[in-house]
Amino acid sequence: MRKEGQDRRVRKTRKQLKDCLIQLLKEKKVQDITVRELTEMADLNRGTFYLHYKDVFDLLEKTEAELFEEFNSLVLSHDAQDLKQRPSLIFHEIFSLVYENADLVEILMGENGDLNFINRLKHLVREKCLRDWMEVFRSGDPLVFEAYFSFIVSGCVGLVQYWLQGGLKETPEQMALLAEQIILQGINVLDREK
Amino acid sequence: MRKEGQDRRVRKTRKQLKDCLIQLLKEKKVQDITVRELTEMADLNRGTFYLHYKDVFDLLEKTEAELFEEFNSLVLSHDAQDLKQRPSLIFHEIFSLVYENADLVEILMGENGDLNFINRLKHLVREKCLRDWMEVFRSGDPLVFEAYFSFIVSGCVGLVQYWLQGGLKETPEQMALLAEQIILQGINVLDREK
DNA sequence: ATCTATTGGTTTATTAATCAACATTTATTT
DNA sequence: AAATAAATGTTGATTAATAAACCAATAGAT
Repeated sequence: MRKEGQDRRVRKTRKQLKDCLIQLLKEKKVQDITVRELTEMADLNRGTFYLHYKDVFDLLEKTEAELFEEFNSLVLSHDAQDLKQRPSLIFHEIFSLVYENADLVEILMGENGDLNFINRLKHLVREKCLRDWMEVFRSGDPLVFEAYFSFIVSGCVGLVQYWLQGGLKETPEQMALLAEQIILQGINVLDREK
Repeated sequence: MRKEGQDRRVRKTRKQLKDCLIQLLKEKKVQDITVRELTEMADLNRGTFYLHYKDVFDLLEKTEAELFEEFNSLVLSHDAQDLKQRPSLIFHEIFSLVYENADLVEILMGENGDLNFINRLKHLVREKCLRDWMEVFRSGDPLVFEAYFSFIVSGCVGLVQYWLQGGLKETPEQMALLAEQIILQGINVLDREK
């Protein structure tokens, strides 16, 4: 019987199309990308594209979904206990995932990025990654806490954008430490004010 | 009817195998490379290899032949007239070709390189590239001239080896100028001594 | 010396990708 | 407005690459 995974050819074709889409998205908007130029760049027959995707939007959608799923399964691979005890670990992993997919993340979080993607990612990080850990520090007005919480999450996105714009000079580890530091310092400020 | 050129799949498969062979040759000798590791690295089914090549040696042989053919057709694209009038041009093109195939050239001219390849290349450069140009400067004892000629050709190979070992710091253009300079200075020395 | 694992070749049915046609639709130019 | 060009989907026949078997020949380890 066949292996459960995809056929090599399918895997390669899709990766090729995905990579070239990202390349093209650096230069122009999705709506300006033709299937022809995409397949020419990918060195694939144009017909092959339609064996996998409806159109360029469909390809982008699936590319995003794939990346999101990576973030999702990464976060879900740690339980609440894990998060509370070793917050730096998951931070490191998340920044590493950003680093590995810098091209795509830069597009999705850049100028003409996809706010929907950013929001989904923020929600994921907020609920499945930060919340359990932050509960440890919860104190004072719950509403203030939630607001600060929102601040933190968006702040992390901003941090990633800064990182990408700066050309990824820092390592994922450095970024993880930086994020943690900023968050914890913020909590200290909150604590002092209460 | 089909296009005259190769099928895309064929082209890609062969390129993939060729590229991976070069990668592996950086680490180990040909005889230590298995078809299995090659195809695993190339992400191709092992059986696919045998659709194109007899064994790893065969692949290397054809890879060399392909590169040599590139040098050959490059040199042959210029006629004697051309060479005499614009020697710097062909030099530039040759060094550019080395630059583009630095990985492979480094293997063929490196530690456990292929002397046969080097000799064929030397013969090509000597007869089809340098001779016509050098005839302009011919003078004195013909035997001395031929000896110096041999010296020049080997010197060029040495120059390429130096370039590769140094990590290709110089541009092909700089190398072309350098080679030309060395050769012409050498001729001046020869002239002075006659 | 025997067992175990690795590599080498080869084979078969299966299928993904290819090419080159289509007919349409959508832009762009005249 | 008409003509020209470019991009879109779709189709069908062809074939290269695939997976997963083989079995033989060699190592390497026990």
